Amino acid sequence: MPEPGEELRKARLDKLQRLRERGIDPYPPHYRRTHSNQEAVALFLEAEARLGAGARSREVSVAGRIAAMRTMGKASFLDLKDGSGRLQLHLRQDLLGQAYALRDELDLGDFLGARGVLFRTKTEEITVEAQEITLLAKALLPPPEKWHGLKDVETRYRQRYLDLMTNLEIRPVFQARSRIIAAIRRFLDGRGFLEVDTPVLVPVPAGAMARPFLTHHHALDRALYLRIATELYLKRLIVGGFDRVYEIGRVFRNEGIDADHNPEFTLLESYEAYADYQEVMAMVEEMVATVAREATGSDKVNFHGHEIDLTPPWRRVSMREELLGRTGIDLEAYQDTAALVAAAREHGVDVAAREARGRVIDKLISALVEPHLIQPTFLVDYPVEISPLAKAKADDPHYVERFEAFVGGMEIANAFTELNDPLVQRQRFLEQEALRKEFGDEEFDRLDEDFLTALEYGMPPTGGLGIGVERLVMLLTGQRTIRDVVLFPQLRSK
RNA sequence: GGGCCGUUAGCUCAGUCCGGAAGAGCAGGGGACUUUUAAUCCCAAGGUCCAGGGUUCGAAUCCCUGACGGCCCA
Repeated sequence: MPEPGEELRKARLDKLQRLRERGIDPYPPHYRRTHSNQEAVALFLEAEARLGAGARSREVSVAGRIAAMRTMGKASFLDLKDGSGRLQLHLRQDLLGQAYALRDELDLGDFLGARGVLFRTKTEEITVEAQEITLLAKALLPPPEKWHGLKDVETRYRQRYLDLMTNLEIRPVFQARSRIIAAIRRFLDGRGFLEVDTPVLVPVPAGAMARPFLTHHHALDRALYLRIATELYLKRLIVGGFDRVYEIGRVFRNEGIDADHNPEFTLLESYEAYADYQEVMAMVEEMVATVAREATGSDKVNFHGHEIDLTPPWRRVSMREELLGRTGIDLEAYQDTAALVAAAREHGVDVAAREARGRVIDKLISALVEPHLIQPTFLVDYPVEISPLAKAKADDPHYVERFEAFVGGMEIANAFTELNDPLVQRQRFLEQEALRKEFGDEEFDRLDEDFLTALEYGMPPTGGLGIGVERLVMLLTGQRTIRDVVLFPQLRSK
């Protein structure tokens, strides 16, 4: 008894065998193609413009995957897809002779090369009249259905190559992702920032509020973590005298998986000596608008029915004021955590009875404010409890010089004037460690002794920034979930 | 974490409400066909109905548990 579906593979294996018996290599090492499908079409249009109706181009060699076959006995039409697009081939027995028999051993999904001249069929389709065809790679498994494509979302993510070969409309999203990252690099490079790489495997997973992944180094016989941020290493470089640095790197956070969260994601962080958060704010709005223009051609984007204008300047409002305006909750009136928890629950925000004040504020913003911030908005000046690495405001030590940027109801940037007082920084870390123990919440930040040592050597006033690259890509490509901007999103293993 | 929905042929989906011989299209196999466009026509084949348990004379269908996925809530 064959496995279900095995007979489909068996039929292709039989063809493979027959090809080999005829002396045909089903996986030749090379094929010299002269034109992509798109280039071939352009070549024909040029010839047609010159010669008029009934024109034929000069000979080309094209190659691609067989996407469709329409056979009528002694002649066949094949659709050949390459990275540039689709092109029709016409195979005729009287032109190909013995070679026409190769068609019987071809399947959808095989790669094929063809040499011939281009013409226009009576149904107006630009087509290669094949003089010679060459099998380039035999496929043993059938591609997804040609008309409906691959719909099953689970298979689309687990076997992204099937999604990409079938659902051509997703390709522009990933191409845009690449352009967006390239545009970020150009923008920062143009401003004198140095791109650097800092460790992924770290002894202390500090620099953000997140639970880390733990691993083990055998030769050293010690625990190492995957980084949750690049922040503390980049600031060491500021200490070292690189005044403008950035990193676009993967960070890892051991949390749930949903439409907005993948356990590994790409984070841009930049640090600029002698800048403060106001200057960083100006850079963020400039950068996002520039990147949008370069990657999509416009600094206006349509995001799920909202026309969003990214042109600077963006609205600036204090976090306290915006929360008050949206909910009537004035943080100043709720110094007592229990009272704030009660107020949050009245607004339908689910918070544990025993929860740190800063976490409650965080949840209030996420639940009640963030979804409404569609047009670009900077929320400015955050409570110190949830900002252990940011410098306090000179006139009010309960708040720090920090902002987050929101667009399309998503947080896309987080930035602050960096705390560079080593003694205060140690105090903040200790508070975080205490909160982690008190609330048993693994997401509080960790004390990094080596980083404190670096600060003691002196760090200049510095403005720092973090941008979630996937969020930005979602915004600029109109995708609803992070899974649609990450090629291989994390899923449970089956 | 909670609620709801889904999982049937390689792919896209019916069938489930109301239990009674597992279906269609595409793909694949055989045949016809030298300008097709989801080509067309004829023939034959293809199933762990997600997994396990239960109810029943009888379960894809009803009940329970679990896996995976999606959406919503938190």
